[in-house]
Order: sequence, then C-alpha cells, then structure tokens
Amino acid sequence: MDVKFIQGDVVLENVKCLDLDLTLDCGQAFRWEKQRDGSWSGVAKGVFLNIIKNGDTVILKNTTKENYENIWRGYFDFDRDYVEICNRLKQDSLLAPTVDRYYGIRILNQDSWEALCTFVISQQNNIKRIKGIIDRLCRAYGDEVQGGYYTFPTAQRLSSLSVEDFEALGTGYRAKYLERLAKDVAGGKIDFEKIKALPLEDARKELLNIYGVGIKVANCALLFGFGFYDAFPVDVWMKRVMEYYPNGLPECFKGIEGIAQQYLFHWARNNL
DNA sequence: GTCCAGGCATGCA
DNA sequence: TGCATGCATGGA
Repeated sequence: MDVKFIQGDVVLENVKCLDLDLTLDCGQAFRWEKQRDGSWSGVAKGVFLNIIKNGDTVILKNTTKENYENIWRGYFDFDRDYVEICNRLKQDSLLAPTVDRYYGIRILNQDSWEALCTFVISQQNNIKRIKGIIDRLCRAYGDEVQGGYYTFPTAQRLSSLSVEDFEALGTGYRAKYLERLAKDVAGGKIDFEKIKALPLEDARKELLNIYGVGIKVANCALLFGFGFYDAFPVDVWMKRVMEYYPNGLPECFKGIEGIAQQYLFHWARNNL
C-alpha cells in the first residue's frame, strides 16, 4: 500500500481486502453514513472524515497527515495484512465461501469508551434501533464537528446525566447501566489503557465487573474497542452459527477469532 | 395481538 | 455452577 498526501487529501493506493460498505455497515460501528457519491461520512475519536474507495485506491478527503497517522491508519487497520488473514481463514471449509462472498470486511479499531458504551446499548436490541439511540445520544450531548455530524459524548459529559435522561433517549432498561458506566469511567474507576495492556482473559474479567456488561458485551468491546482480535463475541446470530462448529473453533482461527467471527456474523444475518 | 433483537442482573436450586 | 425470569422499545 502506498500513502500519498495530495492537495489536502490522503490517498492510499493499492489497498487490498477492504470493502467500505461491508466494514462500515456490518454491526461493529453504528455511526457511519453512506453518501450519494458512494463515499462514507462519520466521526471517530472526535474527528470527522469522508472516505471513498475507487478500485484499489482509497481517498480520505480533507484530512491532515497528522489525523491519518494518529487516527485513521489505526482505525481502519491499514497496517494489518488482511489478504494473508483471509487466506488463512479460508483453510476452514465452512468459512471459505463466506470470506469470498463478503471479502473485505475489516475490524475497526474504535475508541474504547465509545465501543463499550455502544455495546451496552446494543444488548437485546436490533441494529436499526441501536443506531437511532446512538444518534440521539450524540446529537444531544456530543459536539457538532461538521454539519449534522457529532462527536461521541465523553464520559465526563454523560456523568452528569440521570437515569431519566438516558431513558429519554429511548435506551429502555439499559439506562441504569449507562448512568453508572458514565460515572464510573469519569471517576476513573475504569482504566481503559490498563485494560488494553492485559492478557485477554484478565481484560475480560475487568470488563465483566462493570454493571450491565456480560460476556457478549465484554467480547464486543474487547474486539472493537480494545484491540483484542482473539475475542469472539457470541450473540443470538452466532449461536446459530456455532451449530456448524460442534467440535469448537478450527485451528486456523487462532489469534484472529474476532475477524472470523465478523465474517460469520455477517453471513448469519444475511442467510439464516 | 405476538415475536424478536450483537443480553444482563437477579433469585433460586 | 446452571437455569428461569423480568426487562424497555419498536419493527416485523
């Protein structure tokens, strides 16, 4: 992959195994919007981005070199060899056709706080409604960084809200979880950087101590917001998929269980 | 009207 | 340890 900085844009050439449509709308992030020109707009880590892919060329419009290096390079996982990963996953005969069918799904490295909050909201919920809740949350308590695009509110900002304030966003019974989560994070009870540095099992234990966080939400947060590619979230869709793996996960998933999971999850939602 | 969604806390055995 | 139950909301 070649990186060029051309007239205020960041241009990446020869990008392999990246499908923006699949990656930005496969149930791992809920805030990206597709534009009429086929590009995607969104906000991550407090910064707005419009991104488009033509052939093997990706253009991050109106982006500084600093933002590319500090945010987007890691967010889109540009340094990871997904071609090699997909080839490895295709050693599994069940996953092989799925990887071919949905080739280009990547894991986004989202902000830890946003991912944790997002997947607390996601529990016992559907993707359409999750998006609506998060959109209302950001519009109400985030900062507008571009017309109609808002940052995800900080834990400090949300720590002053009441349970009723969260309920007003349509979060339902999850409101009490969010209320306490915001206060605990703002108060320093939960240290994201410390958790990121732990082994998977220990990191998961830390997250499981949080009110409203169970095994599924913990694994999603670990995979999408803490850099644990070996986390393997199992929700109602993945439970159906697991019937195809009665003897457990195949050896070729090792270390990248989370990436395998995302292909299987997407396949399940579209075919089961 | 019933069922379901990227589940979890709680109570009880 | 494992299992049953209640839980908010909105779309199908």
